[in-house]
Amino acid sequence: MSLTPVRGAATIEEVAARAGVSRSTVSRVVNGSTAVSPSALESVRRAIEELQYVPNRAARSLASRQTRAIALVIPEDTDRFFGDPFFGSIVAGISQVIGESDYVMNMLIATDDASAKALGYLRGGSVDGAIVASHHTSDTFVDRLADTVPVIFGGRPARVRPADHYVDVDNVQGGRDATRYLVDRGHRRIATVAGPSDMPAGIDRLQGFRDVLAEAGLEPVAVEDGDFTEAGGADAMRRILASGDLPEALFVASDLMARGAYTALREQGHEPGRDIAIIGFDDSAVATSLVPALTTVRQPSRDQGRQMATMLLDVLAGRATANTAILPTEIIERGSA
Amino acid sequence: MSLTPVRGAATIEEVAARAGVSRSTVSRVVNGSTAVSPSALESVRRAIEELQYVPNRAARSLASRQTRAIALVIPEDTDRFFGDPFFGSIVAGISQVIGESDYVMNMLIATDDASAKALGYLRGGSVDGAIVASHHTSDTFVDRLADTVPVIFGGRPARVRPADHYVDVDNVQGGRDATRYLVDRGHRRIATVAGPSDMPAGIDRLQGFRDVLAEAGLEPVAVEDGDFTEAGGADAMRRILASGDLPEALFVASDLMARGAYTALREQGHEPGRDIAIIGFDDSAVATSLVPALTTVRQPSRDQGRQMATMLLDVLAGRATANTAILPTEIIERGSA
DNA sequence: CTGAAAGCGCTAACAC
DNA sequence: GTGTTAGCGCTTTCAG
Repeated sequence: MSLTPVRGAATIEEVAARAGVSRSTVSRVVNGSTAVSPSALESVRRAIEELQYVPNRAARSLASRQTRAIALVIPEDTDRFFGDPFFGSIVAGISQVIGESDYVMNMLIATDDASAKALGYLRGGSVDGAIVASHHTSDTFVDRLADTVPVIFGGRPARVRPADHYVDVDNVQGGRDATRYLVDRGHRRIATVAGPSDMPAGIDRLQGFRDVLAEAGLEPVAVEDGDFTEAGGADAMRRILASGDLPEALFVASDLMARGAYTALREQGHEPGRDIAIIGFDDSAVATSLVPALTTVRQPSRDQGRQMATMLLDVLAGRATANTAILPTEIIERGSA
Repeated sequence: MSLTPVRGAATIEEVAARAGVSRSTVSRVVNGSTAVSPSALESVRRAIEELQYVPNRAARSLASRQTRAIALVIPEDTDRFFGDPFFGSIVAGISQVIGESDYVMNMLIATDDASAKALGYLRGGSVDGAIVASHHTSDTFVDRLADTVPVIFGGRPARVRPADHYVDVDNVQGGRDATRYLVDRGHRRIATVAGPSDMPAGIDRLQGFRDVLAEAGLEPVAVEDGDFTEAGGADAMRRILASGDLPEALFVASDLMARGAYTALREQGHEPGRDIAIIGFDDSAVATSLVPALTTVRQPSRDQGRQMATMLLDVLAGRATANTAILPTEIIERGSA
C-alpha cells in the first residue's frame, strides 16, 4: 500500500510525456477544463496517478497570479486568542469552509508576527484575500490591508467604509435582549461588565444595555470594562462590589468575563444565580462549565466563521455576494438568571 | 461588485531600472549578500523604498526551490485544539520564533482540512518543513509526511525512528513527581485520571504514576481515562466516585481534566482540596482559575514551542542541532494538594 | 480539441 | 563587484 514518496516531485512535463500529450493538455485536465477529449483525459489521469503528480504551487501562482491561499489575521496576542473559546468557534467555522475548498489558510497572529512583517507578507502577493477575525479601532494596519486584497471582517469594522465586507452578529439586539430579560424578571438595580470600548462588539452590546435600561426608566448601577478576558471580568466585578452594595442583576458581555465575575463574587461570599442574577454573552463552552450554568445570549460564532469564509470565497471567485450579513442572537436560559 | 483591484506591485526589474543597476544586484541586496558596493547598495535601497518593493513570493520560491513557509500541523479537531490552553502555549512559542524569522507559518488543523488534502498540500512543495503539535498513534499520515520534508514532533512520536526530531517534556518524571508529592504527604489511597492511551503524553504520565506507587508498595485505587478534555475528566471522576468511596488523593494528567474533576466532585458534595487532594499537570491558566487553585506539574509548553521552532529553523538552515530535547517539569504548589 | 510559444518574477551560475 | 544568461514549473493566448 505504500506509494512511492515524491522526493523529486514529478513535473507537468513528465506527466505530459507519459500520457503522450502536451503540457497544455495536462494543465487543462488538472484545472478541470472541459475541452479535453475523453481519451486524453483518461491517459492524463492515469499518468498523474502513476507519477503521484502534485502541481507545484509556486509555479502555479507565478503563472496564474493567484495563490490559492487566504490569510486569517488575528489582531490579538496569542494568550487572548487562545484564552477565549469565541475565537475557537470562529476559526472552526472558517477552517471548515476553507478546508472544503482548494484554498489553504495562513494564520497570522498579528501581534506576534510583528505587524509590519505581517503586512508585508500580505501585500507581497502571498495571499488572494484575508479574513480579519476581530478588530480594534487602533488596528490601522488592517485598513491598509484592505487596499491590497479583498478582506472580510469579523464584526463590524471600527470605521465602516462603503465597500467593506463583514459578517457580524446583532450585538445591539443581543445586548437589548439580555437586559430586557433581566428587567422582565423584576430586577431594577442592574450593572454590566462591558467589553472594551475600542471594539465594536463591546460598544454595541453596551449600547443595547443602555437603551433598554433607559426605556425602562432605569439607571445602570455600574458599568465596568472587563476587556473580554477572564481576569478583566473578575477585576471589573471587584470594582463593582467595591462600591459597597451588590446589584440585583448583572449583564456580562462575554461568557469568559462571566467566569471571572463568578470568582470575584465568591471571594466576597456572594453566590452567583442566588444572590445576583447573571446573564452572559457567547454561549461558549464556558457557559456550561460554570456552576450554576450561565444563562447567556447565544451568538452563532461558528456559523459566523463559515459565512465569512464563504463570503471571501465568493468574492475571490467573482460571484455575487452581499457585502454584509448580520446574524441573530438568542437567549439560552440556564441557572444563573 | 468589485473590490479594490490588486495594485500592480513593483518588480525587481523596475527597482533595478530605477537604481541604475541590474536585476542581480538588486537580488543581492534583497538577499543580504555582502558583495555589493556601498553606492549600489544605497541606490538600490532607495529604489526599494520609493517603489515599496516587496519580492514576489511565488517567483522567489520557484527560482530558489524554497518556500520560506513552514506548516504547523495539528492532528486534532478544532474543538479540542481550542479547548485546551496547552495548545495555546505551544503555538504561542512556535509563533514567536517563526515570527522573528522570515518564515511564515501555515496552520493545518488536520481533521478539518481532510487530511488527504493536508498531506497533498504538504507534499506539493508548499512548505519547507513542518511541526506536528501532538501525535496520536493512529495518525499514520504524519509518518508519511516525514518522508517528504523535515518534521519536528511535539512530544515523543508514537513510534520513534532514529532520524526523528522531537521536543518533549519529561512526562514520566512529571508523573513520578506528582505521585511522589501525594505519597510524601501521607496519602495512601490514590487514584488517577489519565490521558488517552493512544498518546505518548498520556502513556508516560501514567507510567510515572504507576512506578512511584509500586515503589511505595501501593496499588492505584482507580485509573480512568479522561481523554485530555474537561468533559472526559468529569466523566472519569464520576466513574471513580461510582465505585463507592472517595480516594484520599488524585493525580489528574492535565489541568483541563482537573477542572472537570472538580465539577464531578462537587456534584457529589465533595470539596476539592479539603476532602481530596488533587494535583494536575500543565500549569495552564486553568490551574489558577480554579478554586482552590490547582497544585500542578508545570510543563514549559511555551518553551517547548520555541524549541521546536528553533530546531526546525536549524534543520532548514543546515545548522547542527540535537535531534531531541527533553524539557524538565516542576511542581507548583497551590491550594488543592 | 490540442500543441507551440511566450512569459510570470526571481535566483544562481558564470563570465567579465 | 556587476551584468548576462538560463531556467524554476506552470498557465495562457493563439494558431491550427
